[in-house]
Amino acid sequence: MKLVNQRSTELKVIYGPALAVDAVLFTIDKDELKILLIKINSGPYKNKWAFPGGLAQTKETLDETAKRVLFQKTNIDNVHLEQLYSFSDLKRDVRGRVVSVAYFALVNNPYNFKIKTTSYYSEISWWSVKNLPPMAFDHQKIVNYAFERLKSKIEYTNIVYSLLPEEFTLTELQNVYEIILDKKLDKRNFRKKMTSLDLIKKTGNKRKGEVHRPAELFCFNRRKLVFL
Amino acid sequence: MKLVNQRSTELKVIYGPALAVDAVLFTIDKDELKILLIKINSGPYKNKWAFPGGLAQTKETLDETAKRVLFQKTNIDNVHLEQLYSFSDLKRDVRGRVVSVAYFALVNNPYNFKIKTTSYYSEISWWSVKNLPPMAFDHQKIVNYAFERLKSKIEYTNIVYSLLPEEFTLTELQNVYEIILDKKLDKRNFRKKMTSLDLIKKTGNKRKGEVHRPAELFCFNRRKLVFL
DNA sequence: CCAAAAGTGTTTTAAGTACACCCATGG
DNA sequence: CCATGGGTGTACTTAAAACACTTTTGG
Repeated sequence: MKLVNQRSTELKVIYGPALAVDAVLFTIDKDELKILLIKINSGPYKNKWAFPGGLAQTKETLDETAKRVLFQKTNIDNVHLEQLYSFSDLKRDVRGRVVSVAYFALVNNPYNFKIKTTSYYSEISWWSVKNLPPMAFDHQKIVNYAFERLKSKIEYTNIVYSLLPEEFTLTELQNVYEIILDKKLDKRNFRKKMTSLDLIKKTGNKRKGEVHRPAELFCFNRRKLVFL
Repeated sequence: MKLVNQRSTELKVIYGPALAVDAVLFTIDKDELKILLIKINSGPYKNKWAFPGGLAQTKETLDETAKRVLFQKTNIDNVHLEQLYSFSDLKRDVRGRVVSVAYFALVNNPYNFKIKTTSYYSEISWWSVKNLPPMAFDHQKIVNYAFERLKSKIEYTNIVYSLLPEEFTLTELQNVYEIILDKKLDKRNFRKKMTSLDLIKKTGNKRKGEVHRPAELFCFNRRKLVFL
């Protein structure tokens, strides 16, 4: 492809990096924060794990690229995807010069995805962020960045809605916060805060059938990103 | 240039967007927050104004690209440059498909830059963010984003150090905050807060020669980014 | 002695933290 | 009736906000 020097009127042929998107997909499963990784089974990154990703195409925005690669590789659709940062270390991909725009997304577990296997990708699985396998490219760096963003973002937005089902108990909500922040929170203070913010409301239903007092069920007022 | 499908071992020739960097440079001048713009004098964006920017080269990181294009276009060097966001609207540059990674930077005014004029760029000047000229590309969108980032970042970091000389009075520091936030701050509360944070210290010198009580001069403990 | 900006403390309000017991259910 | 997690309120601490007068200098 000829890249044109777009910033002048003379068309000079120049060379530039390729542009890719990687999607860091988080979920909570069995009281652990996990990310979705795909195992690479050939080439220089053989037996290393990577995020679902792919090259940006000309006729799509990066948001669309992120959505597309996630869907193509995992069948996952309709999730909140958010741009994180662009990574451009010279050696991040030893096979060639690729700049990657990282995105992150959150899904409610268990998510019914199907891996589309190829000769290049075979295995796909969720990994606890506390116990990650050997990562391809600079993906360890990207996951660290994504994890920090997630931790700070749950403090001033409602994004955890994506990690929860439609209805949930306050204890379940608190668990999500505790798992992400990796620390215990005070039950009374947590409930006071959550009910004072205008993010959730009672559905009137209760979680019954367990060997203790039934819990009130709540839902988010809006299932889209809200800042406090 | 042939772009290779970097995410597989088979080398497929694909086409992707070109990658550029744009730098939003802020300063404070005459009690106004200003940004540096260059006037385009030919092509579809003739008579519109744009940030210093340029295409990313293969053998440099985006941070290096940002530093380079800023230096090449303005001779400005050694400023704090920080990645903002990647902009990828399909129609952001009508001449072709270019994704731009925006950076922002802050300089202490007056900065002694020299524009390097070409047939494409001629005029360069500072514009108040409250009164911007017609902007090229999607640069109006980028400046809005950068401005929001700046406003929030001065609340939890020391970045304003780049907008101030080595030594400054607390009133001068407060002015910087008031101009960026576009609101008056309480003098006593501001000073209490600033002196309680461990960001600045007295130099022992005073600003003399003015028709009022001389002001204590302060400097930042560290002239690099610190989070609170 | 006047004008101009520098400098300085206290009170009030809001938000966050710490902390312990009773409740409703299923088995 | 017992084990289990659900649900609740008050006191303390810390940070932010409101607010007005005295000081030092040059002219």
